[in-house]
Amino acid sequence: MATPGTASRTGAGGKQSGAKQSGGKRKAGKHGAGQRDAGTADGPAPVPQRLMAAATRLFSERGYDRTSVQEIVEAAGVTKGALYHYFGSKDDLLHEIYGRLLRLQQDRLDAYADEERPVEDRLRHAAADVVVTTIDNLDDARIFFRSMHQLSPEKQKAVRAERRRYHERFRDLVAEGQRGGVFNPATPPDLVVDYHFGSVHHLSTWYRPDGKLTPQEVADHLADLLLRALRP
Amino acid sequence: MATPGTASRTGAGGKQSGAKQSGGKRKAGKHGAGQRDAGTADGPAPVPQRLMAAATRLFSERGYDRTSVQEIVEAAGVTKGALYHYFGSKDDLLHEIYGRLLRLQQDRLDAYADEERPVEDRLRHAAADVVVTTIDNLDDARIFFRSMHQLSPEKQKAVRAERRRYHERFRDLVAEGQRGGVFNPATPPDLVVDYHFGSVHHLSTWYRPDGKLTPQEVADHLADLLLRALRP
Amino acid sequence: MATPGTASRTGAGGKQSGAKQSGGKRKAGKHGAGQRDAGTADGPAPVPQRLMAAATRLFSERGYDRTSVQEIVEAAGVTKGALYHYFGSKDDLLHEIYGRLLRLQQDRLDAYADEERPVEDRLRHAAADVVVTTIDNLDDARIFFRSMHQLSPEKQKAVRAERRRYHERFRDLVAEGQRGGVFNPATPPDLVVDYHFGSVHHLSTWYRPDGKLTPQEVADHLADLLLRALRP
Amino acid sequence: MATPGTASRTGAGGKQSGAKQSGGKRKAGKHGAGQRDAGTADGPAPVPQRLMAAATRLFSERGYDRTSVQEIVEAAGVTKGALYHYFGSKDDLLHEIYGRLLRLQQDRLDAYADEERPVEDRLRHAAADVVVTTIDNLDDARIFFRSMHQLSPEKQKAVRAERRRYHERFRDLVAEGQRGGVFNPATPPDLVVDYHFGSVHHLSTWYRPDGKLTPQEVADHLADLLLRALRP
DNA sequence: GATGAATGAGAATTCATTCAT
DNA sequence: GATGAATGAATTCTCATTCAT
Repeated sequence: MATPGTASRTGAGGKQSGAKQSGGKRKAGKHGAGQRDAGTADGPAPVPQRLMAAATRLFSERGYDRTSVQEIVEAAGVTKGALYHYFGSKDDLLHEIYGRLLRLQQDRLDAYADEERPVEDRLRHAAADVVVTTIDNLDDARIFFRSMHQLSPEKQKAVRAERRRYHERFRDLVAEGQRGGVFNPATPPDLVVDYHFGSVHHLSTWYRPDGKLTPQEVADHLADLLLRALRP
Repeated sequence: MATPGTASRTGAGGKQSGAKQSGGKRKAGKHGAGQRDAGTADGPAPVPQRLMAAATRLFSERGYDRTSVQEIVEAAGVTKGALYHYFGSKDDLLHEIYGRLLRLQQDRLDAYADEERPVEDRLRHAAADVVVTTIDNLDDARIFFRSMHQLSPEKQKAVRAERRRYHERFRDLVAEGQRGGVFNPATPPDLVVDYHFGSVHHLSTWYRPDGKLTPQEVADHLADLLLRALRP
Repeated sequence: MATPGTASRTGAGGKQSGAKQSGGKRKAGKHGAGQRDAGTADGPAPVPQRLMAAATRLFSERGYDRTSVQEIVEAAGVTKGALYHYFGSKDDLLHEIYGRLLRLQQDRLDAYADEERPVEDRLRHAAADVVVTTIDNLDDARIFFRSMHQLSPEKQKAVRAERRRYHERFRDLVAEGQRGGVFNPATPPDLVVDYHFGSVHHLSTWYRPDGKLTPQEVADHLADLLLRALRP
Repeated sequence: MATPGTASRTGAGGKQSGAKQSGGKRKAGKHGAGQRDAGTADGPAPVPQRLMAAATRLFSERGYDRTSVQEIVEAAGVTKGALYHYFGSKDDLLHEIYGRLLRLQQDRLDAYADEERPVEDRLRHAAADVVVTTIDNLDDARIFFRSMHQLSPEKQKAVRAERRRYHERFRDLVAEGQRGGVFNPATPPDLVVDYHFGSVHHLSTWYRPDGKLTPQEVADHLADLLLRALRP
C-alpha cells in the first residue's frame, strides 16, 4: 500500500548492481514516487513499478527463493527481457524493496526525532509510527526480516549499514531520556531498541488486517508498553 | 514393513511425510535432546543425529532453500540414500528442527507455569528462561523465524498449532496477573505475548555470543522490561 | 508472456501441462505432419520437431520409462533447457505422439466414412487404410498401445476420449452395414471394432518392414478377413 | 484369478536367473500350483505366492517400471530381504508372470489341438478358450503385451521362443484346415493367427468384468468372427 | 531364513541469465 | 526498448540391490 506523505525516493527501479549497462544509472524517482501498483486511472503503471509490485507480493507470499523470475514477469504482465532491462538481477528487486522500506522509515524517524518536544513524546510517536508504517507495508516488512540472507553479501552490508543508522538514531532517543532522568537507566539503550524492533518485525507474523485492532491501536499499545517499560 | 509397537527405536528421523511408505516408522519428537552433534566418546553419532546437526548448522548459515541436500549429506558424512532412508524429504529435517525447539520450550514453560509461586515470579522466570534457551539454541531460533514458509502447508499447520499452545499458556500467565491486579490491564494479553516474543525471535538477528552481555544478562534485562511494562 | 491470438506459430511443442506458465503457448496438435525428422534441405529442422523425432524413436525402442530426458536431448542435439522450453514435461512429448497419430487416423477415417459409396466399400477401405498408416507409423503405434498408462491421468482421459470418437465412427460403419443387411448382425458392432483394432495394434509386435508382405498386402489381407467375418 | 483345471506348473517363484545362489533351483511347483493370492483358510499364503500376487496386481495397475520393489514387498506384507531370498531380481518376478501365462495357454492349446475332432471344431474351441483364459488372467495379459521390452534380453528371447511355439501350433490348425479345404486359403495362416491374437491381447485394453458380456460370450463372438473369416 | 540400513548412480525438472533479433 | 529461445548447472528425490547381523 502506498504510504502518503513520503517526500523523496531515490530510484525505485533502475539498475543498481550495474551488471552490464553502459548508459549509467537511471535518475532517482524516475518512475514516480508512491506508485506502487498497476495504475488504474491513467492507463497501466510503468513497467518498473509493475515489476516491483509483483515482486513484493510474490516474495512476501512464497519467499524470495521460491519465486521465479518467470512468475514475477507473468504477474507484472511483462517479459523477462523487460525485467532485465530495468533491473540487473533478481536480487536487485529484493534490494530495492529493502531500500524502499528503509528510506521510508528513516525519513519518518528523522522527522519525529527532530521535533521540538519532550523526548518521551518524540520516542512514543516514533515508536508508534514505525508500527503503523510497518503494518501499512506488511509485505515489505515480511520480506525484510525473512530474506536478508538472500541478498548478495555486498547488498547485505549496505542494508545493514542503513539499518544501523536507523537503530542508532532510535537508540539516541532512549539514551537522551535516560540521561535526562525521564527513562529508567537500568537497561542498555541498544537492548531497548532491539526489544522494541523485535516486536515490530514480529508484526508481519501475527498481524491480520481483519483482526480486532486497527494499526493505530496496535501502535498505541506497543508504544505504551515501551514507554511503561522505560518508566523510571 | 514397519513393525508398529516395537519398543526401542534408535533412529530419530524416519519417514514422516514419506509418499509411499505407509507404515510410518516413527513417533514424533525423537532425536533426544543432548545427542545433537557427531559423538566423540562412543564413536560417531548415529546417522540421523549427524544429519540433524549438519542441517541445523547449514539452514541457519545459508537458509533452507540455499542449502542443498548434497551439502547436508556431505557435512554429515553420509550418502543421500541414507538421508532419505531416515527422512522422507528435506522438509522433514526442517520440521524436525521446529519440533525439537517447540518441545523444549513448551516443556520448560509448562514447568515454570505450574510452580506454586506468585504469578509475577512465574512470568518473570518463564520470560527470562525462554531467552536463555533461545540463545542456547540460536541456530534453531534463526531457522524458526525465517523458514516457516518453507515448510509444507500441513507441517506449517502443525507447527502453528503447537506454537499457539505455547502462546496461550504464556498469555494465560499475563491474564492471570491482570485479573489479580498485579499487572496493568491496559494491554490485551495476546499483544503482550507478541511483544515479548517478537524480541525473543529477534535475538537471532542481533545476539552475538562474543558480545558484552551473557545470555543470562540479556534474559534478565528483557524480563525486566516486560515486567516493568506490565506494572500497574 | 504468451501472446494469445498470435497468428503464426513455428513451434510445435509449447508448454501444455506446464506448472507455472499460465499463458499456455500452444494450440493442440501442431508439429505439422510431414516435418517429422531433422531436416536435410533447408538446414536443421526446428528444435521441437527434432525432439519429437528423437523421442518417438527412443520411446519405441526402449519404452517410455526407460528413455531418459537426457537421451532424448542428446539424440536431438539440444539441451535439456531447450526441451523444457517447448514441452512442459517428458509426458508432454508422449502426449504429443498420441495426438499426432490420433489426428492422422481420425482425419483419414472421416474422409473414408464420408464418401458416397456402399458401406462395405467404405468399411473395407477404412479398415485397410488404418493398417497402412499404422505400418507407416509403426513407432507411434508401438508407443501407442504400450504406453497409455504412462501418460498422466488427465492426458489419458483426453486420449481415451479421442480414441472413443474414432472407435464410434468406425463402429457406426459396421452398424450401418448390419442394419442394411449387408453385414452379419450376429456380433455386436463394438466387438467387431475391437476385433479389428486389436489386430491393428498388434501389427507393431510382429510386422517387419523386411518381411514377405508389403504394407498394402497386409492391409488387404486384414480387410478381407474383416469383411469375410462380416458376410451375412 | 486361479484357473481351475490347470494340470502342472513348473516353479512359480524360485530363482530362475540364478544370480548368486549356490543352493540350486527351487523345485517346480514348490509353492503350490494354483495358489495365487494370500490364502485365507489355512493361514497366510506362502511368501513367494504373496509376492507374485502383489507383483501381478501392481505391474498391471501401474506398469513394471513404475512399481518399486518396496511397493511390492509392502503389498505382500514381507520385507525386501525376503523378496531377494526367493527371487533373484525384480525382473525375475516379471519373467515368472510371463512363464505362468505361457505355460497355462500352451497346455490348454495342446490339449485342444490333440483332440480327435474336425479341425474347425478344434480351432473354434482353442480360439474361444484362449479368450476365456485371457480374461480370467487379465492382469497377466495386460502385463504380457505391455512389458516385454522390460525383460532382460535373454529372458525376452526365452519368452519369444515359447510364444513362437504357441503361435506355430495354432497356425498349424489353420493350415490344416486350409489344406483340407474347410478354411479359405486366401490368407497366409501366420497372418490369421496374428489377426486373432491381436484381438486377444487387446482384451486387456477394453474388457471390463462388469460389462455386458460374460467372458464366454466374448469368447464365442470372437471365435465366430474368426471362423466366419475363414469360411471358404 | 529373514532383516533393514546403506549405497550410488541416475531420474526429471527448475531457473537465472544471456543474446541475436 | 523489448523479445523469447536457449543455456547449463544445480536441485530434490528414487530405486534396485547388497550385506552384516
